[in-house]
Order: sequence, then structure tokens, then C-alpha cells
Amino acid sequence: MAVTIREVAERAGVSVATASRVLTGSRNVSVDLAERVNEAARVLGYRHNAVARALRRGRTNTIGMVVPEISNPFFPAIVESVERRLQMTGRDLLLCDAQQDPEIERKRIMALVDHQVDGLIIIPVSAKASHTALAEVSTRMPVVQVDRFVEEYAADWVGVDGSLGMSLAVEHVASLGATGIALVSATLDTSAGQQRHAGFERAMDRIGHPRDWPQLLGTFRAEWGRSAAAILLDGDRLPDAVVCGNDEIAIGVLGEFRRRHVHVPDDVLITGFDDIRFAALADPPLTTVRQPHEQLAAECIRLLDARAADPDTPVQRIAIAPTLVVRESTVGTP
Amino acid sequence: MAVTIREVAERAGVSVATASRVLTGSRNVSVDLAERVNEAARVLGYRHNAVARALRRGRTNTIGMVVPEISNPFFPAIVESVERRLQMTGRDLLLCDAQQDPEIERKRIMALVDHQVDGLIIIPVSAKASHTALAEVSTRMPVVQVDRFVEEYAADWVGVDGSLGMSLAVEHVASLGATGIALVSATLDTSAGQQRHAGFERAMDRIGHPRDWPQLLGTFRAEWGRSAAAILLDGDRLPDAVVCGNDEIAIGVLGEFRRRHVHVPDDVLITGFDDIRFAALADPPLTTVRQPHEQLAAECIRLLDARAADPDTPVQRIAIAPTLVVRESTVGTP
DNA sequence: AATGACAGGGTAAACGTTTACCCAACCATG
DNA sequence: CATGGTTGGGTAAACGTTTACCCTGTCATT
Repeated sequence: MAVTIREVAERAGVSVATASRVLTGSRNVSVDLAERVNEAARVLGYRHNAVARALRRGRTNTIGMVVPEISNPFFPAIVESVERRLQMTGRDLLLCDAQQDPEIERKRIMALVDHQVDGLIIIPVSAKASHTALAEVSTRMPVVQVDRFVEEYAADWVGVDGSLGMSLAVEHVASLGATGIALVSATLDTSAGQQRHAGFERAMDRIGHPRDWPQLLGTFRAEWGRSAAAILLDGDRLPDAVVCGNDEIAIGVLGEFRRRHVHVPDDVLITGFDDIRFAALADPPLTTVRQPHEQLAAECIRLLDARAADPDTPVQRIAIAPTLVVRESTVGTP
Repeated sequence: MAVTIREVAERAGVSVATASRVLTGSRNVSVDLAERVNEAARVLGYRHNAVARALRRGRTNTIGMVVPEISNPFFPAIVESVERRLQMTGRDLLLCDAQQDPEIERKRIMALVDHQVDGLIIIPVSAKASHTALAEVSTRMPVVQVDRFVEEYAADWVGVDGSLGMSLAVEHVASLGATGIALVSATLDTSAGQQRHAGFERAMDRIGHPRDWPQLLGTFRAEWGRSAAAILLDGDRLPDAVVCGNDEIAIGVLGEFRRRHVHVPDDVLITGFDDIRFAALADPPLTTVRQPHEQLAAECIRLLDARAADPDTPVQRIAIAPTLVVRESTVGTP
């Protein structure tokens, strides 16, 4: 068994209270006693038991996070930023994978509740189906949604302005002369899907181009990008540009176009969304809308801490403006 | 405050002991009492407090994991598999990022110790520098290394046979007629780097090709792949094949070659290692050595549980044979 | 009918901390 | 010299469970 504070106290010849006070610095202790305690702790290799501390203090110094799918390239980036930021304040991250399934998501959330995490960060699987679990848990502890949010429920959210991001992409390709612009994105069962779709439509209306190209909505995966590209290729003509709902889709589209000898950006322009690590490494490197993970993570934890400090703070939805990263999938090297 | 088992017991008109027995199923309880307890728990929305339970039971049902860098594409895949497998047995994952820094890694390991995790899964940052922290912690709890292992220390490990993997790659390109084969991999400060380098050399010896091409060792990142490719391109002739230490490097090499109009696989063959998600999406799709994450995760947890059950089980190093996935970076479509 | 096994209930200790509360000593102030 | 504040120490309760231990009643066996 590990060494306890009681053993430290005994060796130092003080009460456990004094030992605890020295070790946590919660109250002044005379210098000689403090030295004896520290020495004893050092010699014995004492490490405090975080479980016992958590039980007594009523907080675990642990934050729970549920993501739809860890291996999906965008999520690890945000998990990483969140984890680093938690480290700065000495907190730990309990990470759960929802396997894209709202039912599993619910169970994972409940497991985190059981673990008495001090707060919950969640990227909801579905705008609709994640509703009840989220509503239930947010009465018990601070909850912040990142990237996506559920419908019809007021809970803190921080993400990127998907609509604005899409506008950037659409206006960029339009400024390069594209008039026939197709959308390949994901179905509207996530807020990200909805926002990006809505942003696309608004931008198209604003620049006044006819919407005579299909809006293909599937999943946020490369496979769907491939299929959608095949659909476009099977038509009798190609759009000038394909604006994609995320980078993975765009990469799928790129792949299929390449396979069918359609040249990007000469024959068609392509944009992505997220700026995942691989976007810059694609062929051609992908013009995309960058999500600032560090900022997202920072705001997210700020929100969480604000709510923890005062559960009655008004609910906030923080939409950060994304930026466009122009690469060769739209402007090719001369 | 949350509902406690005491309140459940009161409402059901039984002792907390009985309530606990019903709720955990640890002993037989008469059906009517059991029903009353379950009903009371249901009505009150009782959830057990995992912290209190952990303190009493001496185990947290939580496993700690430290990875060098969450956003590095290979690691999330393995984290995901581990997390899923833990879910199956009702355990949770406390995930830490070492930020590629052995000192931070040490701190994270200690934080996990403090949290009383039941076991530790670690992908060590460095074969040398991670040694002491690992040695220290492995006396306190079950520890299993995945993917990489530290030098001079006998602790359980499960990973892929990097040497064999490299042989597969080398022999594959050799069988396609390549004789001038270059290696672009990472420095020897990780076991993965060492194994893959050694495997390359052994395979070259075995097939009897002269080793007259450089072995370029840098980091496991695409940037390094780019730089290394530039070095190769600046020579007066090109190798027949470039065998890379991982997929990211290979993707970097591909990118640089493409930029300099070297055609893959016509001018030069390229192989990667890991089979990350984007290997198949690269241009051309990357021939690579596949790491079976699911198996790695399964073995890893098996090992961890075995050591937890009996701390004196002999140390095991399990090397799983990887398989070669042939794609167009070596065999181009006709 | 005595005995023993067994089933099912409760009481209370224990897990390792932190901290409310109490107390003694000391010091400054009037 | 009495008073009151401050400083630094200890005692013990509390956090929410689980479980060792004890007790009582029932039933089968002799």
C-alpha cells in the first residue's frame, strides 16, 4: 500500500492535521515543524491520495470530455488543446469516445457524472439525439459544448462561426471567377452541418449566383466525399468549384477527381473546412477554413470555469470567426 | 448536492448496508426489500459516487494513459481502440499528453499515480529519457508500454515488430526491381526508430543490395520527410525506392517529390509505416505497413490485467507481426 | 427436541484526506 | 495586571461508500 499522510505525520512527530497543513499550505505552520514534515514526506516518498482528497473536498480536479470519435482527425486537435490548457491549472482530463452513437454518448456522460468530474466538455454526436442526456447532466454540473451544439437547449457553447466560414470559402471561389458552385457536406443532424449548409446558401444568395448545382449532403467522411465526387462526375458537366463541409470530405473529393483525371484547380476549385493537419499535405494542398483550436480550448475552459464559479451566469454561445487559408486547391502555382 | 445512498436507504426503509447490497448486487437481499431499494433509487435519481467507492474499494476503475502527443495521427487511433476496449469492462480512461517532453511526461505519470489509477498505459516519449519515470512508477502499479519501449528496463510491452515491418517494405520494393533503396526515418531515440532502422539494415543485408544510399534520420514528421526528400533530390541521382519510417514522413516525401515533378511510383517507389487514416488518401495512395490497433489495444489491456492480477507474472514483450498494405505508391495503376 | 447450517438483516468501522472547532501560549494594549 | 487578539498546535468529524462482523430466525437433520 502507498504511504499515507498518517505515516508522514508520525515520522515527523506531528498530528495529521499539521502534516496536511504543511503539505497543502492551507495554513501557517512553524518553520521547524514544516521542515520536519517536508523531510518526512520526501524520505517516505509520500504522494497525496487524490481520491481521498476529492471525497473530502467535494471536487476531483478532473474534467470530463466526450467526443464523437477520437480518431476523427479534427477532434484530437481540440482534445490536445483542451488537455494542455487543463494541465496549466493542474487538472486532468477524463476522455470518452461516444462512437458516434447517442446512446453510448449518454452512458459515457453518466460515467463521468459518477466519477464526479468538476465539469464536462462535450462535442455532441447529434443536434437532436444528444439533447436529453445533455439537458439532464447540465443540471448537475457545468457543461460546455464545443464545436457543435444541440438544438432547443440553452447550454454554453464555443465554436467557430460555421456560416461565416462557409461565406469565406464561397466568396473566395467566387472571387476567382467560379459561378457554378456545388456543396458537398454532411446532413443536417449536427449544428456544424446546419451552420455550414446555411452559410453556403446565404453566401450564394448574397453573391447572387444561381443555385443550379446540387447540394450533396452525407457524412463528414472522405468516403462520402468520394461518392459525392462520383455523382458530380456522372453529370454532364462539372461545377466550377466544389465547396466541402470539412477537410475529410474535400480530400475524398480530391481523390476521386484525381482518379478520374479531373485537374484541381485548373478544371475545378475545391475548398475544405477545419484545416486538419493533413489539409496542407493533400495534393494539391487544400484551401480551407481554419479552426483555431487553441482559442476554442481557451474559451471553452474559461466558460466552464465561469459556470463553475457561478451556475447562474447567463448562457453564452461564443462563435469565433474562422479564417481562410488559401492553398493550391484553389489558386494553383503558376 | 447529489443524492446519496443514505437517502435511498431511508426512503426504502432499510439500512445503508442493505441498500448498498442491492445496488451493487454483492449479496442476496429479499425480493421485496430489493424492489423497494431499486424503486427508491430510481425515484431519487441515485447515482453512486465513484470517488467514495474508489476510496473504500481501493480501486478506481480508471486506467491512465500517457501519449507523446495526442494530435500525432497514429496515437489517436490507438487511444481510441484502448478506450473502446476499456468501455467493454466498464472502465474509464484518464488521458495525458506528454507534449514530447520527458519532463512533462514524468509529471503526467505522477498525476496519474496520485489519481490512483488502476494501471498505466504509456507510449514513452524517449527510449532513454523516459526510463526513470517509468521505472519508478512500475513499482507502484501495473504498467504496460505500447508501440515504443524504454531501454534497459524490463516492463511489459506490446507493439508491432518494427524490424519485420521494415523487412516487408524493403523486400516488397526489392521484388519490384528496386536496388538503390534509401531510408528516411527518425533518430534512434525511440525504440520504434531503432527497430525500424535495424530492420532496414538487416533486410538490405539479407537481399544483398549494396547500402550505397543514405539513411536519413530526423523526426517522425512530414516536415522532416519534405526536407529529406529535398536532400535526396539535390543529389545527382535518385534512389529506386524510398522506404520511410512512418506514414507522415512518407507523405512529406511524396509532397516534395510531387513539387519537384518526380513521379511516384514511375520514377521512385515510396513506402510508409503505420497505415494511418490518410495513408489511403494520399496521392498516390501509400503502400505501407499496417499496425493492427485493435489487436495492440486488446493485448495491451490483457497484459495490464494479467499484471494487476499477479504482479509477479514474468515481464512480456509482445511483438505482433504487421502486414504490408500495397497501394499505388509502389505499384501504380496500369 | 436439540443442533447446525444458512439466509438475510443491521451496526459500525474503515478507506485517506481536509478542516471545523477547540485550546494554550504569547503579545500588545489599556 | 486584566483583557483580548493572534498564532500555531491538536482532536475529531466528515466526505459516501463497502464490508467485516454480529445477530436472529428458519429449516433440515439427527
